[in-house]
Amino acid sequence: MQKIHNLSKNQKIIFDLIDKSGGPMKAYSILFNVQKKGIKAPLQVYRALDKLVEIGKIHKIESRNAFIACQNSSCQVSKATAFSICESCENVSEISNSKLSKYLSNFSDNSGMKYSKYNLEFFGLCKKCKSK
Amino acid sequence: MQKIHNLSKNQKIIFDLIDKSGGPMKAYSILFNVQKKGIKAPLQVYRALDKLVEIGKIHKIESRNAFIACQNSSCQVSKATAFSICESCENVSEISNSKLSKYLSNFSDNSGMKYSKYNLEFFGLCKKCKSK
DNA sequence: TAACAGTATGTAATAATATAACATTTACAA
DNA sequence: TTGTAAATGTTATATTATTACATACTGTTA
Repeated sequence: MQKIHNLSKNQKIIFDLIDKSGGPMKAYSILFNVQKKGIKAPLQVYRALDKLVEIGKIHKIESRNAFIACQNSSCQVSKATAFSICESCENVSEISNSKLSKYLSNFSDNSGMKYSKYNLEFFGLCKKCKSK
Repeated sequence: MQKIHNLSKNQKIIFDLIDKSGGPMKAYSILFNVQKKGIKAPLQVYRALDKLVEIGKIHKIESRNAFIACQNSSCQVSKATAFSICESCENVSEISNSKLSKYLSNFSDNSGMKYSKYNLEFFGLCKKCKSK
């Protein structure tokens, strides 16, 4: 059961922008794009991003300092995320592979640590860039 | 066969500092610590860090913007890295688990992408913090 | 409806992280 | 000894993110 979050005005503006872009967006590029809608300051963007990440509507691509809309309704509130990143064209997509997510969610070792969350980033060349 | 890299003066100073610290260090904290050794500017630090990452002597913890000495001679030149991060005390350690690394190195899906590299970060509470 | 609590917003300033551009020097193989 | 790649030094600046403080909105409950 996915909890329904009613997005606030700024959250909605920013989520819609990222979602429509279809790819990762950086915070200051988001800021630039929403200035015409009245969002003027970095903090307004970061606050909305924080909330959207918290509720799982977007994810942060840590190695790129960028944010992408969640494409996978089953990755509940961003506790288990995996991405593939093309090092040539910087295309990013979310991997939804149930074997992989099961394997990682159940992973444990002898460190005594209880893992509650993970983020995985794969790098390589996408189909297009490979054939160039 | 591990290639031997002779570290330059700055690279050695910075690697030794990170290695001795035993944990992740941030770039500007490194800078502060090596100023007495004549390294005065951020760029000198970042250049050494870039090189050390490239040759696999250190890894970047992406979610923390921090750098840690490689504790695992088998993770050749940082192509396959996994870390566990305590969200309470921020302790970080490198996971060396051959099953995990085999599983991830061999991972492929139907995206047509060839993965040549990955970075995985697990989050949770370490033994100490769990028992508080 | 009034009072309250929690969430969201607005604004300015600043902190923290990282790179560009350019000049010079060192290491070392041809 | 000369050519070349790597490393260094320095200044300035770009990029990413947070602190601090004031105000407003939303929904609950007394």
